[in-house]
Formats: sequence, C-alpha cells, structure tokens
Amino acid sequence: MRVVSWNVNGLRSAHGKGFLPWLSGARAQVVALQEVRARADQLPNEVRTPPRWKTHFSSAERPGYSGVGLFSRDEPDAVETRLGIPEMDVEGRLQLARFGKLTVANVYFPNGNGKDRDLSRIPFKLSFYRRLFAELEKPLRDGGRVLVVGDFNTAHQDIDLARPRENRETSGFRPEEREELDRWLRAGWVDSFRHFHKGGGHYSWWSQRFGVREKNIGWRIDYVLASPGAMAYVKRAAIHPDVSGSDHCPVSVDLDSAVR
Amino acid sequence: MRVVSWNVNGLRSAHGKGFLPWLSGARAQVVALQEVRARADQLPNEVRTPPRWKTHFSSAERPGYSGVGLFSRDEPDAVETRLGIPEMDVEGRLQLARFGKLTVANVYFPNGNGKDRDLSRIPFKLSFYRRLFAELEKPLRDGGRVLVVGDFNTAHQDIDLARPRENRETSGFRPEEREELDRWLRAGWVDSFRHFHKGGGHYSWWSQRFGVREKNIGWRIDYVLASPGAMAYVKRAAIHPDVSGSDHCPVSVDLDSAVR
DNA sequence: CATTAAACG
DNA sequence: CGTTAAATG
Repeated sequence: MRVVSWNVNGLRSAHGKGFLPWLSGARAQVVALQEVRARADQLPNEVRTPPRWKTHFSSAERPGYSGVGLFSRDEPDAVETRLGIPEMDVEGRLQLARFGKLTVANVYFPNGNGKDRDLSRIPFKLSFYRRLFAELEKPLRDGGRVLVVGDFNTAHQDIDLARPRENRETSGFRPEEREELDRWLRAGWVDSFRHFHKGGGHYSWWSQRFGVREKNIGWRIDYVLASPGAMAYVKRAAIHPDVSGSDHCPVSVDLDSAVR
Repeated sequence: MRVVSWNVNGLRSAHGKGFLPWLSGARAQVVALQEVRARADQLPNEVRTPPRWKTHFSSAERPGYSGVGLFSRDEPDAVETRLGIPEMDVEGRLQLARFGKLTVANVYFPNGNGKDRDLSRIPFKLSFYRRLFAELEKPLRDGGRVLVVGDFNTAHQDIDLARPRENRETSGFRPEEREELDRWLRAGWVDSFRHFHKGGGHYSWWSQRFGVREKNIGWRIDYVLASPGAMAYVKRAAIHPDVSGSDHCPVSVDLDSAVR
C-alpha cells in the first residue's frame, strides 16, 4: 500500500491545476495533504468527497491559513486532530489517523518565519516539534507502526538542500531546527527516503521566486518518518518532483500491505 | 477641442485592457482619469508618460485607493490638487488645471458607502461637494470658463439611472446627495450631457455583478459640468458606453477651441 | 464582481 | 512569486 504526503499550497488552487487527475493516478491508499488553506465547506464537492475516497479535514481558525486533509481509500478507524495545546490546535496542523495496526500522522509543522520576515515563530515551531515528539513517544517505545508524514519545514542535513552554506542562518536550516530532527532520528524514527537513497539532489520544495525549480535549487523538507515497527514494512520511498501544482512535490512510501 | 473624463477603476488594470490604444484614438486634448489607484511611480513608463502627452497625478496616501490623473496634449499653466482640508487632500480626489482661460477640475467625489456597507461616508461626501462648490463659486460668479469633470458618485434624477424606484435609499441616489447636485445646477452649472440629450437610457456606470452592463442597467454618475462662461463654447457632449476596460465608461465634451 | 494590498510562505 | 482574504467600490 502507498502512503503519499503533499503540501498543496492551497487545495482550491491545486484543484485548478489538476489535483483530481493526479489523485486518481497516484495509486495510493492514503494521501495526506498540508496547506489546504480552506475549510471543508469552502471546497467544491468533487474535491471534498471524490468518489471512492474517504476524506477528513482539519482547518485553522484563521481563514485561508494552514490546514491539513486526509484522503484514504478506506475509512480510518479513528482520527484525532488535537495535541491538547490550544495555540497549536487552532492552526489545523495535525491529523492522527489509525488504520488497523498502522497509524499515520499527517503534520504541517510551523514555518519559523514570523510577521516581519524575522525568526519570531521559531520558538513556536520548536515547541510543536517537541509536543508531537512527546505524543508519539509511547507508541514508538511500544513497537507501534507509525508513519509521521508531512511538511517538516526543516532540511535535516547539508545533503538535503542545494545551498547549505548560504542558508545556515535561514529558518528551515538553522542548528536549533535541525537538532529537533536529530532528536527524532536518535529516538529511532527513520527518514524513509534517506534510508533508501544516499545521494543528494532530491528535493521536495523549491522557492517560487525566480525560476529556481527548473534548476533544481530546492530543499527536502517533506518527509515520511517511520517508527521501527512501521519501517519493517516499508519497501520503498520516493519523491515525485515531476508533479506540479504546488511549490512542494509529493513524497511517498510503499508498504507491505500486512502492515495494517 | 475635446475634454474626456473616465473613471478607469485602476489604471494598471485598464492598461492591461488597452488604455493606451484608446487614449491614442480618443482625439482628446485633455483626458481626466479617476480611480487611478496607483502612485505615479507604480505605473509603467509607457502609461506614466506616453509620447506626446503631458501627465500629472495626484494619489491618495492609502495605497491602491482613489487617485486622479490628468493627460493633456499641452502642459497646463498650473495644477492645484488641494482644497485645504487635509482629510480631503490626502485622498487624491482633485486636480484643478488651468489651460489659458479654461479651467478643468478633475474630481473623484467620495463614495457614500462606508466600512460596513453602511452609509457612514455620506457626510464626508456631502462635505466634499460643498467644499468644492465654495472653491469654485468665485470663478463661476466672475463668468469664468470652468469645467468640472469626473465621477460624481451621484445620479441626479430618475432619468439618470435604470432603476430609480429601487434605489431611493441607496447611496448615489439619496435625496441628500441629489440635493447637492441640485445646488450646483441652481447656481448656474450646466449638466452638459443633459443639455444636449433629453432622453434616458444613457449611463456611465454599471455594476460588475451579474451581467448588468449588457442589459444596460446602469447609472449616469460621471458628468461634465460647465460654468455658463464655458458652456458658451460647448458644441457637443457625449457618453461612450462602448469603451470597455472599466466599470465606468468615458464621458466627453467638444468645445470651440477659442475657449482657451 | 473586480481591483488592489497585505499576510504568509 | 503565488495563494488567499480584506477592503473598497
């Protein structure tokens, strides 16, 4: 079974660029979207409830901002959207969906840039990382089968962005942000794409300014992290840079269907 | 000589819809624009200073809001943009340009609708009408040659809008607003278009909602008012409903060139 | 219903 | 540089 994650940068916009044909052809069991930027009731019916898909949305209180959505072939056994911290929960950043023995966490981690193009949102971003880490500590320890998929808004290592030197101080590649990812991996979470692909040049996000995507000057900030219990079933991980419609591209894993 | 007035609803937008070709073909000596909605430095060069035109702009402090512009074949002898009332002067609503013996006042009268789609801006609108009226009282009494052109944001009489009954309470056709126009005409100003055309069905603005322009359900709210001294030279007045590019269309007068 | 700017990424 | 929403008309 395939699990796909995609930051669509506005599902209504992506819809106008062929989201539904892409969805049909993705051969996925579960599709996790970030930056939906709409409440469910603002979406056209054909996107809110496409035939043969079950859908769930968690939107931010603030209109047009953040928001995650989950499309799955089967109805999940349960979906939880809260971390219990109101400041985080009002931003529509999380869906914890259980499919039998497999849990998929669809996460849109906060961007570190603040109002005045400063770094003022980094503390909130780091808190969010820590709060979710704590939430998933128990299933991880218990050998649970968990995938954490989404836009982490952080490139982990030099190999994960085209211009590491120039971005040491940029939010998304600062030491304190990378350290949060380090903590996850030290605890046992596996960066599934990196597990299978040791080389660089694979990115999931490109700035919209200039024509930088053509030159593949990007960042790998969208991940599928797998708990060891889930990783045992991961056969393959991929990035799909040819899929357009957003400034991010989809990332995916293929799992042995016995994982559920 | 022809003097034209047009509320362009964003000169940058109108530019993208063929403003310059229209300007070339307008056979005008003076073109007065309202709702330029840009500072001069935000305009592309070809619009800010087209070959063979002299241009002047007065913009609002608030970005993207209001603003008037004057295009003339000859450089005006003087251009004044202030009424002396700061609340009015910061909104870029007036250019008083002198061409020899002829004065052209390019005016964007305030809209009466306020923040919450209420009528809260009507007092400001009426004050503006009165302040400008007072400003032009002396030249009028002295037999001066003055044209007041622009978007008055008021339909004068039943004949000046397609749906008078339905709009008695709507800003733009309320008694207190129509009364301001009455005052101007009583004082001797002549509604040049109405002087030559006694019939109805001639409008200069149509709502953008629905397909109402096609059905000619509009309002005549753009005028060329002439002082008696100027009216003696007005040979003809016209409305140009076929000109697209804005929710308003241009209005014009042709004058004997001896008026200057 | 269309224009523009602002916030955010 | 693109998406969305808010203000204004």
